[in-house]
Amino acid sequence: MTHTSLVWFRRDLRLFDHAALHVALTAARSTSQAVLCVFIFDSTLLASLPRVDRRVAFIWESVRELKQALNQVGADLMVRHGDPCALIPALCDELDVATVYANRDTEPAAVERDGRIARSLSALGKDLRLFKDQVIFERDEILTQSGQMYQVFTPYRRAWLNQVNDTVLSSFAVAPHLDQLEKCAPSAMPDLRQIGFDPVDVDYLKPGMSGGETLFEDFCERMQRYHETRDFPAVKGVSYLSVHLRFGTVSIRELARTAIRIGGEGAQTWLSELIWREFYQQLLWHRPDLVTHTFKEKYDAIAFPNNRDHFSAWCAGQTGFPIVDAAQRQLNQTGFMHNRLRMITASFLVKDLLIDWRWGERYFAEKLNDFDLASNNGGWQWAASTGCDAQPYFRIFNPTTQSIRFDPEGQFIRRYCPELAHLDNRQIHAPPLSVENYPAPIVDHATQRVAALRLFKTAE
DNA sequence: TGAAATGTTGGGGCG
DNA sequence: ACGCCCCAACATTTC
Repeated sequence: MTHTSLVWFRRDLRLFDHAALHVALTAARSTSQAVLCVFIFDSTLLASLPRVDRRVAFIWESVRELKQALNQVGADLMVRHGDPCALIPALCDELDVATVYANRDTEPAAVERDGRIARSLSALGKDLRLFKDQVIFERDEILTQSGQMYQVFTPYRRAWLNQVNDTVLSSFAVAPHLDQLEKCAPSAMPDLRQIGFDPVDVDYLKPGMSGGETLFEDFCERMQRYHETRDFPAVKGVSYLSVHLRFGTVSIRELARTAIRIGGEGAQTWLSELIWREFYQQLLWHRPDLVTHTFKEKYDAIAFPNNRDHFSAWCAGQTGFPIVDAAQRQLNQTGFMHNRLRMITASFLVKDLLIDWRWGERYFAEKLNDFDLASNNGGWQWAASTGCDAQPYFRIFNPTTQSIRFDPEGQFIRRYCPELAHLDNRQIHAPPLSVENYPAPIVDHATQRVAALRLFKTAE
């Protein structure tokens, strides 16, 4: 009797350069097995989400495209809704699957889940095999000379660049082996309502591997200018690929290869951002406690005042600081926020409103299309000065200065704060108090800055 | 991947 | 001509 193998798609929703799929297909060729594919909408994760969720819609569209692509080669993607800890072992039992292939997810909860499933499968005499796919280097592949985790980004980056080579950048070929997929008629796929969600427009995010390809092609033409355009939210300077990296509708190897091939200051700066992503992923793998604790333990003791009214105003984009409000409103309306604005609003929440960075982290986790635990936690701890290689606590952004510097014409502010649109370029960054329908600043920056310095000093 | 406070310098007004 | 002050511009220090 020939056992089947199963490829479990998770955050790798593409049919090219796919580590687990490549290994499963090539292994199947030498043993003349058939390969099945499955995606599971994890009910344990989806249960806590609101009925309207752009990320679920993005995933749904991407899964649909993946399924169609498999259908086109005579195969299929089984799409289920439930708890993978129960479903995967049950599927393997039912379909006589001997080996499950999946790509590794190093988030603490995913590590725990995969460990449970591996044990369940093992008890049935079956295997779960995990492969590195979503990063170039993971876990402890980049360490200092003394075998320690890097504590500073710059030397980590240097080591990463020293270690990168054609082998780790090469694609996992899928297309030549597709005939190993089990031939089967297309099955039904649950629609969004059946898994508990209302439809929402995500076309503007260009979901799926086709969308990822479109966005990447567009960015390739702008990559050389990335270093001088990336900090201006009103300018189309960044790649907009983060959501695609999150769900694996693009290949990190292809992205890194292209950046290295193109070269120059723009491509190098962008590559550094990809390396930041890996820095934070390996950091969280080494330190899963960062989900709830500060990297610099002394700052866990800070007693933030946590004014709830100020937090609500920050969430809603009603702080009276135009650049902060425009950024928060963009997040609420689209699920996207420019990286420069993430730094500004994060600094404002922590250092001006004196609110625990975890509150902001949680809000971003709910709202960001590209939410990734490692990057979000790393970014917040960086801005809050509590993190690994974080900015020092006394480096406090002046929201008005940042606004003048990075949105000089007020274009971005005008787009999301229409009640300020009539103000001139000088007034728009700090409006007069008389503007209709726009709140007065809820705090005084100079005062709060001093208070933040005092608060952090208590923990020194 | 800051900003504010403080220190220094040098040009110009003015007695 | 000279000293003095003001203060902008720039540099350094501090948080």
